[in-house]
Amino acid sequence: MNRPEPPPRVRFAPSPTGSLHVGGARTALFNWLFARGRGGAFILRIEDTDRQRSREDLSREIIEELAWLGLDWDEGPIFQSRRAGLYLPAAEELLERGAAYRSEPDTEGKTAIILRVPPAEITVPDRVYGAVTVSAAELKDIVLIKSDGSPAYNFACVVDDHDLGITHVIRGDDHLPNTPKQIILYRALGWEPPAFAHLPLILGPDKSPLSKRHGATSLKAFREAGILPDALVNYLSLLGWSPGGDRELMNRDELVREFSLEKVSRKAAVFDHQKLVWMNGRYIQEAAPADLVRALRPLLAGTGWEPVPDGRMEEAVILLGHRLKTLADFPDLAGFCLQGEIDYNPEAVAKYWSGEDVPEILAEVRGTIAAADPFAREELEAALRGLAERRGVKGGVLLHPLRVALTGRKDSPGVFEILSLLGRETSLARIDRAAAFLARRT
RNA sequence: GACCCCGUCGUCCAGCGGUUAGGACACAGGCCUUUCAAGCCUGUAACACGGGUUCGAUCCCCGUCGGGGUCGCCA
Repeated sequence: MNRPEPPPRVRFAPSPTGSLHVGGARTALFNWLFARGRGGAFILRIEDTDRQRSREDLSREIIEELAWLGLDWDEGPIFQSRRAGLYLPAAEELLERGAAYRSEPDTEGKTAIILRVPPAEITVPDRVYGAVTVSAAELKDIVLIKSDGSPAYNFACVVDDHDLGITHVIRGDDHLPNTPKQIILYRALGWEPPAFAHLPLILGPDKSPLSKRHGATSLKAFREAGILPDALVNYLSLLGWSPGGDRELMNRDELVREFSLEKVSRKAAVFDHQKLVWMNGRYIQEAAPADLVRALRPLLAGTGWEPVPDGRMEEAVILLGHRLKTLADFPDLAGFCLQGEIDYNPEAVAKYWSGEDVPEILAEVRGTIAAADPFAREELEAALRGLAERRGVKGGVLLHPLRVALTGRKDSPGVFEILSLLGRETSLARIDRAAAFLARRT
């Protein structure tokens, strides 16, 4: 006999005084998952009542990064600064009723409106922490309207949440001590408080709260480092939550289906960048090459590369896809097959080009490659292995020097794949260049 | 300091009175192999401590210790 709950209405309410960081993103994500899993509404509200510290460019950035993460909202963005008319009447009503009073005028003669808080004991029913009781002897009177006329945080928050019909307030742990005050506010106003759920904090490796000194923690930084939004969503979902059991790799649909507040942890979690990067690699492996090419484009802007057509990029992505942990690895790994000039890595030269017979080997390899017909992976492998056999050596003796000639590096995908990607002309040109390099050396 | 929260491998999670305490990242070794990755296999590694309750505690209760949060006319 479970009566259907009305669809929930939740909100994410960042203040534009800093970039959106992983902690905020995780809060947004949990709200989003909760709403999407229950046919509810996810509302974006920008808390910009602090006129000094709020910045419009940061509002824009937060909105953009949320969109990048794929957390779409149903209402908003709603800016608190544009709904000033809402707060004052509510405060004045409390004033008239004698529940609130005006502060002593400051030096400029302005006054604040403050709620009188009688000593009481407040119990916060929390969906994550259970019942948290605060002996409210220490609760002080609560500022409603600051003397500059703008609403104070707790008041604005309550008025807005009520006005928007918010049913579940899901937010960071650091707000837990605020909650008794907000419940007092709801009661004073004669409103029914929403359900509350507080999320544990995200810490840095030294167990202190995650901050700038732990490196890049803004979403913008993750995007620029080549982290895929799907990977970040999956990783973040597992910080302070799990579906139970051993499942880790889950797409959005699965997360939406599985998420519940009951399984949210009460323990702060350390952000593990390495695991994020690992997970990102898994998502890159499974991504469609065309999608990766699209995601790669903005990252190539800063490399000074010659333009590369999509088709060519896609071939490179297919060749290298399994080796990428982040998109940012791509320029270094793919340069040899997408750009004209290659540099010879000194270690590669020392390791694979030091032998006396390398020029001769390359010459023979060149001949074999020149004669390959058709110029395709299978035929090239057969021909080069045949050459090794005739010379009585293992394949590597030929392949290593050739790899350096083709890529300039000591590590790369398979040589035969590279040959067929580069084509006969480029392959031969690179071998010739290597021969010239070696001739000059002696 | 006061109030509140938390405490399982280095890290993220599983466990919800009886388990050889499980998975993942990282780390180590192996397989594969033309290199490096990837992939596959194996291994190292944890219930903070002390009291209870119980036939039996990682799990329930109390304390200690440790970590964190909040104490603004910031949000």
